[in-house]
Amino acid sequence: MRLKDLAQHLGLSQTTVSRALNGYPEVNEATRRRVAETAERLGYRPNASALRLATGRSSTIGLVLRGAHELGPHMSEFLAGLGSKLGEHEVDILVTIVESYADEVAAYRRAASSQKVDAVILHSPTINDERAELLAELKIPFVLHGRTNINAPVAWLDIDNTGAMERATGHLLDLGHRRIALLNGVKGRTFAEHREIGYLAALSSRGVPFDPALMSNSLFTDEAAFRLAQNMLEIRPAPTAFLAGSMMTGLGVFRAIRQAGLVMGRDVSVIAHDDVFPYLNADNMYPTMSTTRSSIRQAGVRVADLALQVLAGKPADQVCELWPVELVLRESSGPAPQ
Amino acid sequence: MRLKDLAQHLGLSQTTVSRALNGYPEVNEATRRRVAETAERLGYRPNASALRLATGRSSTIGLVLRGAHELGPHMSEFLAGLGSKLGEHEVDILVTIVESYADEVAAYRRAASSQKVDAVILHSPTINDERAELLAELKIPFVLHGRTNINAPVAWLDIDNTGAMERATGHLLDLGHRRIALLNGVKGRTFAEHREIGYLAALSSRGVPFDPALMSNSLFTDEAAFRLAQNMLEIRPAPTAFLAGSMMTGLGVFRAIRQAGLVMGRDVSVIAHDDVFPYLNADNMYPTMSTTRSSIRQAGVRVADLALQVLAGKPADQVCELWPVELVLRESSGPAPQ
DNA sequence: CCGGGTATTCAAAGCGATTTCAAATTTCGA
DNA sequence: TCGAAATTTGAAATCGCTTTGAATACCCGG
Repeated sequence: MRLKDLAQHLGLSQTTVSRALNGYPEVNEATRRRVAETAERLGYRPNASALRLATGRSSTIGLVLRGAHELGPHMSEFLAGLGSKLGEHEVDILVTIVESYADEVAAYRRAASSQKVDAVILHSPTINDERAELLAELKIPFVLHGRTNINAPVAWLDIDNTGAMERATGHLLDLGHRRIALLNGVKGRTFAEHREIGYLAALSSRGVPFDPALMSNSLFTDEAAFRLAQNMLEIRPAPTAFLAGSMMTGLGVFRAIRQAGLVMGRDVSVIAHDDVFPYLNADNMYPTMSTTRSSIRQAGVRVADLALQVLAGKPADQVCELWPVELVLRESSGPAPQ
Repeated sequence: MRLKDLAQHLGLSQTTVSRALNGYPEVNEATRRRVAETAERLGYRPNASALRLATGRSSTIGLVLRGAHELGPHMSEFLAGLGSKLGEHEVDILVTIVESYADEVAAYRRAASSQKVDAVILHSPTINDERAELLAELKIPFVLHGRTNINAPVAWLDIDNTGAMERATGHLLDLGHRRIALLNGVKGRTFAEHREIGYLAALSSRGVPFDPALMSNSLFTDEAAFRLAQNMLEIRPAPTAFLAGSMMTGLGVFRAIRQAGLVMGRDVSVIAHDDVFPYLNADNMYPTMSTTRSSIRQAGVRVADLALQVLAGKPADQVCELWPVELVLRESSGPAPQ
């Protein structure tokens, strides 16, 4: 069913039918209703390619993922949020899976020249993200989930990682902990750097020395965290508290503590960052987990909003949001032992 | 940079340039080289919309996900596999996030009439999957990850859930276990039904009675599994073995067993199904986890292959694969106590 | 009953590629 | 050297939609 067929069926020209369906004012109200009703009844939908060619807009937003690392639970949740909002606005998500950084760059170049997407969502940025620079240079509109320091104006949404970590670390210090371990994300990522800054700021403001042995950088997996925590627990004097970068990391730390025959919340405190996974609830753990909390799915929803704003023509440098992070105390954190 | 510009630049007609780039035989080899070189140098890429309109093919495969449940770790892995293979062939993935079943059906209808995608990947099917029937009816080519019983011919790839569960259950029975709990997936899903069949078959072949209290259906989350296992461990006589539907489920069972003061592999055995998540390695658990194993990422890769075959015109009923599942024994399973 | 808006409708020209069909050029055997 | 076949190129139609610019129908005061 093409527009032509529909028009023929109605005894109208393509022009009128097109206008009627797209809400142009210069079409008779009665005609509009008749067209709408018939289109509905016949299940007419414009051919996406033709529409895109004619309008120059693809109503599609691109998302490039490095398959190996990035497609984990965090991205799933973010994607769920992103997609639900974009879906409401009939904007599609084009996902490209790449192996390497070089592939990722190539993917953006292709996207630019083939005009498949109107905009791109960028995520997990580094401090000086070259991808962001490339996108700016290619003039592909984009929204960054996170932050980066480049010259071009950037639309972004981030959470206050520094503030969150400073609060959490400060809280543990106030409880008397002096040996606090930080299981941070991989080096170079902005969020990890921000967290480190918050951690160090809290330590130094209380005059507590920083011990590099108590800080690590790794992927946020149960497994990596388990091993790192296990090693750290053997350091003397041992840490009495852990800051875990994610809920998976938190679970790994839990296991390591239990494995070491220690009791959580008493011998060792843990505060984990909670991105709010529907299947991993801090309240249902044993003990319940103290967390810094910020819904990554909500962030996805909002990033979609921002992307729509950017597409609507809002200047990138006027589109940015920094979200505060809650500190939710539960059983896994308590006063330092003795 | 349009084809027209490139042609002008070369002093050739669009026709010749188009042919040169698309490898048609009737173009002079020298001309072809010159065109290819210039196109490369100028970074020409055909406009995707125009190309799609002209050819009628979109080189895009659709994936509809219900945001709430389906977008978990399993889908991430599957998507990673799918995307890596499709990417090699320059086929895009169009992801649509929906809330409800009704939305999902609507999404397929839209896809059909707007011709955004050439084919669709269907997953998590039920025994008589209506979505598959709809797609067949709409004549949208599709590949099913899993199986279903509908009349139309269906291209599919599935793992041998029945065989895997029969083997695992049989193994535990051979070790003397008589009270074996099954933490299965949600009711109605084909894979869950298949696993139940395998479980029951193994029990009945050994003359061991089936106790409905030892079988549950739930999402594959750490949390749900923890609670279900905790409840089951209070039944008397208590189960001495658990079959966990996924690694997350396995972790939940681990926690419940430890919480009950029991020792894994001695008091209670566990065998979990391992979809091979890069961040959740059965060998790195305490104790190491016995598993039935099949890589869901590999399945994604292969499903992509099948989709390409279907698009190339291979009849759907000639495209199907059933993958065997390995049983890998580690420390979490052992002889029944006493 | 006529002229000048205003409301509606339509024919045709894009959008940027592919592809059909015809034309121009080259090749080659007699 | 000539003419037929093979090679190589190009003009124009096509895909299905939007949008411009022109045409027609309608309304109303004078």
